[in-house]
Amino acid sequence: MTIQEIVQLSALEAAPRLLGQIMSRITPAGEIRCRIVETESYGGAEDKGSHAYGNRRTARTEMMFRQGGIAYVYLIYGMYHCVNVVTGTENDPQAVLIRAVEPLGRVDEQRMLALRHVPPNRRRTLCNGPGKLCLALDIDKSLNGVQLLASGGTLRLEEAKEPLDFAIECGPRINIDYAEEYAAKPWRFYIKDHPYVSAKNSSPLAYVPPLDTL
DNA sequence: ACTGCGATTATCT
DNA sequence: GATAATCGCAGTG
Repeated sequence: MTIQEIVQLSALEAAPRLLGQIMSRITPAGEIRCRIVETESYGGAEDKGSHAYGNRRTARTEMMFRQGGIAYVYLIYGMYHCVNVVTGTENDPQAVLIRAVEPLGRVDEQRMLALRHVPPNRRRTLCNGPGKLCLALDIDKSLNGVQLLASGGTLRLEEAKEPLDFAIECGPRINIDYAEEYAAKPWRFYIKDHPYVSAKNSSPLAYVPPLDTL
């Protein structure tokens, strides 16, 4: 399945399929490429965990209602940014939060360490969380709404070249206790045993892909 | 205009 | 496990 096809899916279908795909960010220091290793789905007007719950369409949530393929970037706790991949069709709020990435190579990692002012001996904390990866990739609200699939952009999604060979686990999303019955939905996806995943799961479920994707 | 709080993180005990 | 940092957003009036 191509990236172009993935971003037209619902957030719940797209979230596991974005694992292993590549984010590219052009900075003044050069290009940084990394692999997506953890995601969360925030999809539809019914999801009480979503900013767009009840079709709440405001200046902040506007990007979630657009057609898939753009970024939704917001400020959280007054000091960190989070980046989402908007998916699905226009007027249906669907977004996949990128919760953790892994630098693809040495140079990528060096540039990320510099942006986040993290010494190499703490590299495991470089980008294992949604706020941390935005710092490491210099992502802020100036990138809200940018096209992720267009050539020439400074923030892009690229299809993984190598085959995706890993197991996927899922579990409840992080820090959405306010979401009532939606807080327990297993809509967080991550590469099993990956060192850059942001949090352990007490009782992870194996993610079984739908038959029509096999 | 005013208020409460968050899709987080680092640092402390 | 607990807490501070820090501010835009969404709801209320």
